[in-house]
Amino acid sequence: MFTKAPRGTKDITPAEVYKWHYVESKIHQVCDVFGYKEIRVPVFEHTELYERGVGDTSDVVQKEMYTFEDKGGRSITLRPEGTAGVVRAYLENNLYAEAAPAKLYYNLSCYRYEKPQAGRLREFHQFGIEAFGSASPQMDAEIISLAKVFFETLKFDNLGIFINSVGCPKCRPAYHEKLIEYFTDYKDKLCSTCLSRLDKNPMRIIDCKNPVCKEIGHKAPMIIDEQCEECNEHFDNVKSLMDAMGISYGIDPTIVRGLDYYTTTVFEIKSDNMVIAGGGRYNHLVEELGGPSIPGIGFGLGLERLIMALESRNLFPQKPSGADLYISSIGDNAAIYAQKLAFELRKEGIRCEKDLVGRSVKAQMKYADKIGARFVIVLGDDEINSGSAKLKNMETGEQTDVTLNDLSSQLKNYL
RNA sequence: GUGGGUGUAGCUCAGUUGGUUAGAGCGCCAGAUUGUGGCUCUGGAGGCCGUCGGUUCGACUCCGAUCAUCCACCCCA
Repeated sequence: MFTKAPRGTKDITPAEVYKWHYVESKIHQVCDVFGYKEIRVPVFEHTELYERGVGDTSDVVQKEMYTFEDKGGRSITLRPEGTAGVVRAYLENNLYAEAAPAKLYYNLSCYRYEKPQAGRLREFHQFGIEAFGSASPQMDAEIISLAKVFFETLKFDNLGIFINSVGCPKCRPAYHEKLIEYFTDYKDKLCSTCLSRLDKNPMRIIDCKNPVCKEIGHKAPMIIDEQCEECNEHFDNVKSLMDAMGISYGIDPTIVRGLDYYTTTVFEIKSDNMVIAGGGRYNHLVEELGGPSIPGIGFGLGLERLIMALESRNLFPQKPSGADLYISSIGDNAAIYAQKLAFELRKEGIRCEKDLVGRSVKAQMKYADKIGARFVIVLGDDEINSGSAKLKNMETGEQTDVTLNDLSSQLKNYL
């Protein structure tokens, strides 16, 4: 019971944490280059924030949230995604009063009560960026270009960028009616879930994986053909900016994102048919959450899925060495000397290890090999008395003489 | 939420039609002439065979339940 992590959670062990460090370092690096600043927000928020922000018709809100009442009687929810909390923080800290647009990014854990499977956990980690205060298509293009650079930095290739437009509150109602009209003719052929979507959210039918629905949806009127002039122009501008940057992309009219707040531009990035990043513009979310009328756009991606994709493509760099130097010692005197030497070297910034359990030299060598130490030095009474020892390169096996009193400076020549 | 697979040593898995002290490989620890890893050889530790209940003279092996885990669908990251 106590030795088992709750369902859908996963420990990140020391053996694999370097992968996370690697990805996180690229996140910070790319965001910094693009001028995005990190924001950190609470793990839990008032439940109403997500009900209003994510949309109370979405599956996420309807059945996947970790909601509970705290001791003060407040309804609290563990964040199921990042955007809503970031919008709240943006408003609460009056960030709209600072230089606009506000360009933010975050890397945080999210919680959804779902049945776990490959790449889907109850606690997962999401990297996302949000930009508030610009309705310009240039903002859209910048966000997508950041995503592209991020994946390129991780050495991804064969990546597909797909964009679509889902219209705005001005043109979507008319489109919805048209869709309902179209799909009603096929009422007896649609799957049951699509049937229930028909009135509330007909756009989702286009997204259905059921082959029959897919076939029908394929010929349905598409929003990019039906949206208003303003939306059309915005979409065209995004496309030409993408062209100007030389970023190739596909237009996928079936992209309909699952969260309710999107308007105009939406996009997904796929790798091997798996969506690994997705996002879009949300011009009314800030206002919806009680703020001024400020447009926003962003995207998010799941770190677990990203790491899975990197693993399957063998894109992680070599695991870093466990230590620069292992100090092997023989006998009590040498052990004391080794303790002192390790302390001195560590103060110099040299990553060194020594025996901590009183093992034989042979066992110490094995240990040094196992942790991936690059060099080993063996200290016995002879070495301590003479003040010199042999430095062994664990990769080549060759040994060179070194003096002990200025070991750190000699070592730095080899590292 | 729906459907399917799997649960035996730290890991990956064997385990014959139910029959006495449950196996392998890898890993781990220790040796192979005294102070040197990776290769080889030898030895050793380590499993209430997921849990509970049932059938049986007897169950790792059959049945049921439960939990966990994996996969697909749904949904999404």
